[in-house]
Amino acid sequence: MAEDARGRLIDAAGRAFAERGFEGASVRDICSDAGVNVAAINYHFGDKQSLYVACLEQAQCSESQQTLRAADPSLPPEARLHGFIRGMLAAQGDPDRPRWHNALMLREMAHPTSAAAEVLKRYIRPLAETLREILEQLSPGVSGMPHDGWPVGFSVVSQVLFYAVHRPVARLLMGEAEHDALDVDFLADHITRFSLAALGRGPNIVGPSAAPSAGIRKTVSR
Amino acid sequence: MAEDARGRLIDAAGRAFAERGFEGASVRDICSDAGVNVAAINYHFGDKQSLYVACLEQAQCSESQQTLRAADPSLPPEARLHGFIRGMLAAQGDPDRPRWHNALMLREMAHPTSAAAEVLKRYIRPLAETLREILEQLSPGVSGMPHDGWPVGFSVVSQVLFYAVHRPVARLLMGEAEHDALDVDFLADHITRFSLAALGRGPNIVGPSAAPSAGIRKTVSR
DNA sequence: CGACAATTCAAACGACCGTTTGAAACAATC
DNA sequence: GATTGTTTCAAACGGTCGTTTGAATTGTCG
Repeated sequence: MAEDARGRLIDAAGRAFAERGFEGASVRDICSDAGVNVAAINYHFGDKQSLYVACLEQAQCSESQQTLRAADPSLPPEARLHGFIRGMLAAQGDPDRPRWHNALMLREMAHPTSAAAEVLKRYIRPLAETLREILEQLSPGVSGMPHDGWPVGFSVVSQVLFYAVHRPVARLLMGEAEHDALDVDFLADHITRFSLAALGRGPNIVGPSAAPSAGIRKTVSR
Repeated sequence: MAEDARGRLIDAAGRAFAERGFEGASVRDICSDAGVNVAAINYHFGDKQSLYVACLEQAQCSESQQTLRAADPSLPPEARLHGFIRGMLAAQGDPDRPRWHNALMLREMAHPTSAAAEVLKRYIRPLAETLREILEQLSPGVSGMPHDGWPVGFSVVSQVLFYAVHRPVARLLMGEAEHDALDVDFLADHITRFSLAALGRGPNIVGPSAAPSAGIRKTVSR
């Protein structure tokens, strides 16, 4: 029963921190949610801050299969990009992975605490390097563009991050029903095609074919 | 001296709310910052929550000239898009407009409170409609795409929002010096060209010419 | 069973929270 | 100068915060 209380605390705290922020989540609510005494935080972690760090560490450990697949340099770059994008999108709604993992990381990145540097080094930086490698493979010379090509990479990931950070806005703008009809596959296809077209590596977005290009579908999806 | 205390309170509170969030900002800190007594919040606004709403209303009132310019349907759509993007970017660093205005809105949109619906209706919705109109003018038929073309609009604005929401990450990834070298004009040009290329209305990003197309520059910039 | 460590518990700690009070200070009008 | 309404102030309110305490409980092993 020892590790159990610790684990339940991290899970309850992670959900609370992700939803209401560090200041907004009270230790009493967290402990009540986890079904443990308030003193358990002090016993297992020391204090609230250390519990928060433990949540971040837990959130860092899980990584999507799809994102890993994208790292395989033997695949065609279009498929790698699609896998990368789909992987990031899927991580948001992965039922095997607690929802709060992504939300907590996003909070930490938007309003960094002292723990942000570690998260960036271990979690964000590898993702960024993978994407840069894919983009360079896709369009040689992109790394040599102004500001080392970072803005191109940002233009790609920003489209993915939008649906994680600004989901409430998108929901209200589109209408709930229409928004809930968006699924991971559709968004991954859209963002991939938008980005490929911008890089001159695919047909533009408003073409006659609304279906994703066959080359992408056959190598990555399902 | 009456309206002065009220105004100083809104300014101090806006900065505090934007930086540390509603829960993280204490009324004592805010009042100390504004140079007023703690009871002033109750006297001028009623309570902390109403002060927060007052800050949001203040933040809504200011709008960038550039964004307005983009609403002019007589301009060529490429120039309107560039104006729209540059306007949103410029609002982030506008010295005439307190920095907290944008930050507070972004917080409200990422983690909506009960006041979010009003903000969306009065501030976000008009922006979204303007963009949709520009995109439809740019690429007729985009509104008829799946999900009413919303994903296309999201792909454009997300690139702008990235630099507002994830600035700390971008800073750490690129390195401080390189990041601070990014200016509004460069980013506006980059995002516009990326989006136009995706829509098939311009050369792709990694072309021989790193300079923005003349048609955009001459109508909008400076 | 008895000894010992690991874990949980109810209760309380001081500090800070948002809010309120009633009097003092100020401004404007007669 | 007296009157009236507006604004500021120091002080305190009850409540919740994160944290601590020391005893009670549980689990482990000789």
